[in-house]
Amino acid sequence: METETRSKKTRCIEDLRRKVLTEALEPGMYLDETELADTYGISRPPLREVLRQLAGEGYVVLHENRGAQVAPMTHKTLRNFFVVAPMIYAATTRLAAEHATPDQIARLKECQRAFRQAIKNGDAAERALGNERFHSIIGEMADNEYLMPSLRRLLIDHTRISMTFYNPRKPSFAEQREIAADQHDQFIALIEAGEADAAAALAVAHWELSRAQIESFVTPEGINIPLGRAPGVAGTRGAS
Amino acid sequence: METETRSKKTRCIEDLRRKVLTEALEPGMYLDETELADTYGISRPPLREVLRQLAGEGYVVLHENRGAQVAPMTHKTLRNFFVVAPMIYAATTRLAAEHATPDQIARLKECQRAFRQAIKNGDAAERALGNERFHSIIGEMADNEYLMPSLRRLLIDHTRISMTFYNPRKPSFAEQREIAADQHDQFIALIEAGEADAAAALAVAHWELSRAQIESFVTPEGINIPLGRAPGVAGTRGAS
DNA sequence: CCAGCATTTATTGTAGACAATATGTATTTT
DNA sequence: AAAATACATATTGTCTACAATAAATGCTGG
Repeated sequence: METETRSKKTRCIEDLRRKVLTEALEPGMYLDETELADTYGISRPPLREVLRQLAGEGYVVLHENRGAQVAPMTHKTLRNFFVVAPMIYAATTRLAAEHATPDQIARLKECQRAFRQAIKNGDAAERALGNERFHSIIGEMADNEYLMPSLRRLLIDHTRISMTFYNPRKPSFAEQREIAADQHDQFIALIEAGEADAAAALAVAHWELSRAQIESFVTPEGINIPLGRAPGVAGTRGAS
Repeated sequence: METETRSKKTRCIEDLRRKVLTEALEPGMYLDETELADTYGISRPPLREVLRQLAGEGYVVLHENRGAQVAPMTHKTLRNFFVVAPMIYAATTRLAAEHATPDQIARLKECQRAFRQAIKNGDAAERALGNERFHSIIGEMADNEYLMPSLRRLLIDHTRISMTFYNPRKPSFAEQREIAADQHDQFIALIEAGEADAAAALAVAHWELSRAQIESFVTPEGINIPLGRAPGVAGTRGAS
């Protein structure tokens, strides 16, 4: 009989995190305690502990007497995200370049290998999770308990936004994914070299790439159809 | 019989938060589930939920099969705190000036009244909690779910550090407390006027004041006693 | 007398049953 | 017919009792 190192409860936490990040559990969705407890083979009290913990981490929101909800994405989400992300990412990466240990760098390299593999396989969820893990490790390198909470929160929604706006049919994306993967290699090089300034600048550039990708969905190009009709008629729908 | 609006569990959470912030529960101290459950008149399962939540908020740390520990302060704590605090405080205050609602401003003013009262009363714990609450409200004004987690974490330790290094016998402190209270009034004025740049600058200045106070303990002035004896003799004990 | 191991004790982790609250529906009244 | 209220149902919240794990103590052997 194979001894399972992780407990059922730990597996439950990790699986729920994964499902939220990949939007297998959609933002705003309500969760049924009994159903989840049955799914993971534990009873409701420990499951409720799990939900409280996930609430603390920002994966879910708890409503008194009304259960747990997957953290919703509101109309303010993207705006708030854009305001804070570059600051936190830059600060984290700078500190990572200053404090990273050899062991952490090895783990980052291994993570990058898996990330490139996921890109090659065309697995959107694995790619998103790999990216999340990559930046999580950089967060650990920064080794600052005051920065980590906001970074974690940002990474949750960054991952979910990526999943939401993912579109495999748009060809320019394959190209952008390559750029992103190359930037990850640069992260590793700069962190290993301890070049804090350059690492922070790269973090901003990496962020800008991601932001451009997101914005191309939020404010898409107008449909390029010449106006051939009288005004006041339908068919003039531009970018919203 | 007076109807209590808050549940026992909510009171438990709020009281534990308060005790951690005021160091009535000392950093690193281990907590006994049974004892706490008895104290607050609830059973262990809901208490364990409370501890998980407090762990998510950064008040305590959970160790598997070994219980909950009040979040410890290590040798890295102060350094990490100094690195991140000005950035987060400035960003939060800037956003608060941009987004504060009239209702929030009213609450901030009320909080400031209580804060000044606590100073007048010479109640160190109430003053520290009042200060925490003041900056919490500014955090709410910023209305950014990605910034709040780090702000909360910072405020916990900022409050605890203030309590640790508080010394009522040093007269220059009364003066510094007055300056801090005056700065709070300026926060209110600038936020109400929507002056984001000035508010952010004030946040940095407010932080510098606090930092100077903390540093005067960490690296105290040497005791100014002329050397009048031969070396190697007792009586040369410096500041510890 | 010290070291290692077994046993005991205290504390954490979990389960199942019960209580309380909220929602949805049906009925009744205006 | 519409609205409000009362009831039924489903879901959350809690408690007591039990199981499992880790620390502490005492015992035995070297």
